[in-house]
Amino acid sequence: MTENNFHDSSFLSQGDNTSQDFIDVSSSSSSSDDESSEDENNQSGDASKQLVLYDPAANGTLVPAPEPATPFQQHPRRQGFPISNQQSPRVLPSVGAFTVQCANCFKWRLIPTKEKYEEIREHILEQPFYCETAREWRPDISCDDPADISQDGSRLWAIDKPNIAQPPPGWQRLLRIRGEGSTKFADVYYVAPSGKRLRSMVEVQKYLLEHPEYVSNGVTMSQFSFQIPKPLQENYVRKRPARLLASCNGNERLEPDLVRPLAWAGPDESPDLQLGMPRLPPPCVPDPINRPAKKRAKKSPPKEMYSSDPRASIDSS
DNA sequence: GCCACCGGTGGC
DNA sequence: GCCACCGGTGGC
Repeated sequence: MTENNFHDSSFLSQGDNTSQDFIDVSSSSSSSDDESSEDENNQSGDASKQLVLYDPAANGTLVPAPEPATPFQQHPRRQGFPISNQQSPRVLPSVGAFTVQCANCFKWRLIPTKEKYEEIREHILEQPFYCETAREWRPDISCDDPADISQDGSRLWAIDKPNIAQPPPGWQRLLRIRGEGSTKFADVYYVAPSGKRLRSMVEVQKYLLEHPEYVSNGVTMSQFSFQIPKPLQENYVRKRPARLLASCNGNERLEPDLVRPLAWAGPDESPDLQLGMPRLPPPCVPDPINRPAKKRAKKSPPKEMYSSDPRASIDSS
């Protein structure tokens, strides 16, 4: 029931680095490597290499990797997920493949490069993707051919947001998938031609103000979007414990049964609960003492500095 | 010292 | 619940 039947694009990632060759992200460990996977795109135009699908045979641990989101319409049957969680603690998944669903037959088609994928995604709503579209790189493909990939439990799928503008020429949009159990599924970063990494619209705007040359060359805020895909696997992302409520209802016991194991899988200690209260339920006042004082100074002012709606940032102007 | 990654909050 | 933002910091 979710938003599935609408074709858009998605990617999948997978944590198993054993995968292949080309992406080899880090094969060993360093999480930083995954970066390399994205690098490939970096190589400007080399369209020849691509596709990083993972090799199921190589598994050892099946850590699903997030892949580009696609529109999947088939109902989410993720029961098949072998739980990737517990084991391999920190293998960061990386995007393993980009796939887009045909608006006609609903089969998933792998997209050869990230750039091509971004190009398709940019106008997916106005220009739906069809198997025939893939003829650009697969001359004879049609809806009669079997799907390139399907949602089995071997990968982590995530649905991407449609119509995200392609990054400006020379810039790169990086999607970093976070580990399971994190508070967010992923982060988007833009890397300027200078190598500067920008992680929010605020930072982009500031950067452009400091480097007017980009603006003069046509770079605009509408070319940026920090929207992240949504994982199909429920509980991949840790849910936030009901805001303040928790402290207010300190006495409202948290029965273990009520708590989703997964959610608490993390080794994190949750000090609040313990510190918070011996036995008497304090009033609903956030105790400054126990609190790490993490308040963020709210300095950010007006939000309308840039006017661009990420969702519909297609300014075809 | 840097920075990629994670945590977590404010605001809707 | 989701999204945007950004502080903190472990690991290099």
